[in-house]
Amino acid sequence: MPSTRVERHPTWLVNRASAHAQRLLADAFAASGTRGYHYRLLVALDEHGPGSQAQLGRLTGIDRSDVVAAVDALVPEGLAKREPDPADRRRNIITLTRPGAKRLRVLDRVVAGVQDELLAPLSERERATLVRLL
Amino acid sequence: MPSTRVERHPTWLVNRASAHAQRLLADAFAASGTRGYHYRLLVALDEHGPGSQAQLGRLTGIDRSDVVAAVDALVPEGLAKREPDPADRRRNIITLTRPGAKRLRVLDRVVAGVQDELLAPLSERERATLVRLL
DNA sequence: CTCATTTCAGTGTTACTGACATAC
DNA sequence: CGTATGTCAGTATCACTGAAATGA
Repeated sequence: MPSTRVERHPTWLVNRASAHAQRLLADAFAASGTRGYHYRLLVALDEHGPGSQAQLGRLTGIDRSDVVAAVDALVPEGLAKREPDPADRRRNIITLTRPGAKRLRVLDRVVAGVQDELLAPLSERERATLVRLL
Repeated sequence: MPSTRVERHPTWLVNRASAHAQRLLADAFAASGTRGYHYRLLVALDEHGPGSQAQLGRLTGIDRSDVVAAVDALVPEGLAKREPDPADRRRNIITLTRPGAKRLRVLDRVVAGVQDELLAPLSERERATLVRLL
């Protein structure tokens, strides 16, 4: 039974849980120099296929201007390709490369590990309930 | 039923919920120029009484260096007092003022409003379950 | 002309790090 | 001496804003 005002607020609890998760993830990603934006973009590319930067932004909820910087980081690493769209010369088509897909699989395992660590105190049923409520 | 990999992750869901809550709170606080750190410090002062900045930092989870800046903001507004501790000249004793307590009550109502807005889709029982799981 | 896209530059909050001087 | 405190300066991520240039 949390006694203080703050500790009773779901908002507070959600924030602390999120901060905890963020910290675990950031630490896990730090080893490979990956940031959250990179992972989210790789996932979007893997699941929705190549697309323009604006499309990626809409899919991931990342602002267009931040997509630019994230793609700027992924391309030199060879994890994604940036090519002009011949059909619409405003657009760049971003494509997941083979090394990018490979890196994504590694990161997926990292995320799964953090997931398990985070949810360790919860049973299967409780996890399902949590997901449903959120 | 979320179909994509990311949307199934509790970590992701918690983050989105947290971001949503943060945004609502920041917007609600913005009108009075309050930030999250300010609210947390006021709550700590109200519930634990006066204390040194280092103690406040430990109570709230805010870094010492960030406590400095937050107190720097609260004092000129008259919401808190900063006085040297005669018993330990390294320390400043931070005290909640009457206007500070009053402001805190206003902010509490703001937080409660955000709380309700955030949890509107959940029943009483579901809210309790969520709090318990977190 | 209007709208979409990419890009750059900048802001703000939260969180953390390192260093320093002071005092216990 | 080591440790605690307050302070300052700086970094990082995520998120957002505004503006400019280009092209549909």
